[in-house]
Amino acid sequence: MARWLFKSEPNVFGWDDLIAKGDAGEEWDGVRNYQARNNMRAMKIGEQGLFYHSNIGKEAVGIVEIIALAHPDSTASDPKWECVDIKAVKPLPRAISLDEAKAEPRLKDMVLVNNSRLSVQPVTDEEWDVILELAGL
DNA sequence: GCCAACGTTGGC
DNA sequence: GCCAACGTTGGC
Repeated sequence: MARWLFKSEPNVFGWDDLIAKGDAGEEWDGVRNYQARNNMRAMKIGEQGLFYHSNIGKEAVGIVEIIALAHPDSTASDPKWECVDIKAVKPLPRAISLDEAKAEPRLKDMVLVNNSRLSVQPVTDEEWDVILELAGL
């Protein structure tokens, strides 16, 4: 099962906002980048991802789950932009900062470390396991 | 707030 | 189809 990472600025839409949506979750709209969109197209229901706060905090704070396959982004005028719906699963017991990820040799190839601008990223099973281990899960 | 990195746009 | 210019993102 593939793993993912969703990036968001917490002052725009943060972990607490997703929690507030409950099991209904939220459409991950606003993505206008082909790589990010293609990643979302590849997602399957039930797959999980990390929720990362960019700019403020710069840390992975929680685990999310895909609850709807890619569909046209309701905020886009062009239907080529698609997005999935996600919901919060549980917070990480300990947030994993970008600095920590950079300092961890097993995470040196992580997309987050090497291409911080991509807003929806794949995470390998190995990286996923390392993050969860560091987070105390 | 600055600036480097990256992606997209548009003129040729 | 190339590439310069521009806009945006996100770390610092």
